[in-house]
Amino acid sequence: MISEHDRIINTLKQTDLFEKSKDSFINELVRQSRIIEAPKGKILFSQDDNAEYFYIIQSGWVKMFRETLDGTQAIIDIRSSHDFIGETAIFENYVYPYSAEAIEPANMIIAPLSTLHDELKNNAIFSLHMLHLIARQKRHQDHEIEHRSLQNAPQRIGCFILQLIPNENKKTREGLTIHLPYDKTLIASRLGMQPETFSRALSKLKNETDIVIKGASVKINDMDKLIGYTCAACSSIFPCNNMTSKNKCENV
Amino acid sequence: MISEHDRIINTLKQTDLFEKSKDSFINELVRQSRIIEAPKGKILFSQDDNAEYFYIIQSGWVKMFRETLDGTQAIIDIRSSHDFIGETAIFENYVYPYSAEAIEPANMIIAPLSTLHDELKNNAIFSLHMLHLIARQKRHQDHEIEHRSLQNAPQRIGCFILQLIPNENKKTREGLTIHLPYDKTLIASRLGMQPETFSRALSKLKNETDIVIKGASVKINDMDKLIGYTCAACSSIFPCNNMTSKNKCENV
DNA sequence: CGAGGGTTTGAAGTGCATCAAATAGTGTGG
DNA sequence: CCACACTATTTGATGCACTTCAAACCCTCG
Repeated sequence: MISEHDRIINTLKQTDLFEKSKDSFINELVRQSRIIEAPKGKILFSQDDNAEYFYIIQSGWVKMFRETLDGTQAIIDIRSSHDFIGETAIFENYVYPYSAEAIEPANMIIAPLSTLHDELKNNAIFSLHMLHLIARQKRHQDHEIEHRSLQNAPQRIGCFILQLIPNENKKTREGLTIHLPYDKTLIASRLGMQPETFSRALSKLKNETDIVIKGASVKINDMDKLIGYTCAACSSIFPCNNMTSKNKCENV
Repeated sequence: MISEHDRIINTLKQTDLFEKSKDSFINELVRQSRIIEAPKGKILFSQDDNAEYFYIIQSGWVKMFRETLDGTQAIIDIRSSHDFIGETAIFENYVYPYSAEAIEPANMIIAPLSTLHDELKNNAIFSLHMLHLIARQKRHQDHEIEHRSLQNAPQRIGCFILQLIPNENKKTREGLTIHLPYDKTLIASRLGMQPETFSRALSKLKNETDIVIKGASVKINDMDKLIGYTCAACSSIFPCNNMTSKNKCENV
């Protein structure tokens, strides 16, 4: 039986942000943190709320989004284990610049922004490390913008699927079966399209690339064929190290 | 007659990135920097080039872009005076993650990345300051992604025009005339649309909001009308502090 | 088994892209 | 200052991708 204290420490040490932090800081952070469990649909915070805490995801999926007066949502990103959320409020006068909602049941560590902020002020290496991570998120967004302007709907879905492939399999390029991590409707809006478009685009992708869809499972028979179709309209070359929870920051 | 040395110092001190830096570091940076003049069309560096320097723009406009094998370009951003470019190569193994080209004649300071990197390692305040700036660029991109999914072509143009308004006028909301800073074709691709679409969308915007177009000049008669039309499909409220060269980082 | 959300399918509409061509604007050399 | 060449911009006609609205289907779970 592992104590909550130890669980928090384990998670923090697996988080890119804290992987190089000294135990003294980790312990300090743990003292001020607690674990929360969010059911599907739970709103963690809303855009323009005052911000005291940031979140480190242990498991589950969380969407970051903004919405207009008429309720239309724009999804900024969807994050999963070992990602952090809400930390940029430090630079926004401690106001969250977006809303966050658990879209699959999520376990998270919730920790005070002030502790993070203090460490950033005092520890240049840590600041630089976080700068590194944010700079990569930014590059990731550059690609996202590019994808939305150059790729069509089936290609965007293909790209999404390719990013779900574990790194080992990316190297061997052997066929495998992967599972869509959350609702297709959500994937659709993550990719900036309507659910109906997603459905039709997915079956077009199926016809073009010999993948087999069964519910949320996607069987890739010929990865090169999928890559050839998907990455034709992209400036990067597969495997494009497009940051996901599993394979980000390989070159740190 | 101002020496080049003094011109560089003046520019650096006006750059957000260095506004709080000590003279000792500024002087060190100046010793290793030089001014370059880039005519329209000059390529500063290309995606995947090895990176030794970053650029600080004194005047002119520079586009950051990536391109696919077939030559299609995706514009990441277009920057102007007091912005910096290429600095994130520090976090990409000293390889530029995008290409850069002067699209209007530009004066720039070119300085070694290593000097910047050293200062980041040694100076937590400076690292945190840069983190601050990059975090805001990231938020800016969040908005960009939102705009591309929620706004139609005329609204995107309206938003672009609104961002060109000086801060004082944003407050008074009085009418004024502004000038488009570079070719309409480039604005079009900056906004992710075709030149033809831009032309048609601009005349639709004209009909909807009582602006008057004459070549590159845009006369805004009723700013509230322009805002009402443009910002209807956006999650932010005007003035949305959407980072441009002139008004970014007001709350630092 | 039945309710409700997620997903798919169909039909019609819209916005933007594309292709083609005319027009306006700019810089050049005479 | 004008004519030419060249580019930027606009306009027209058409096509396609995605959206929208409507309805059916399917899956899960009480």
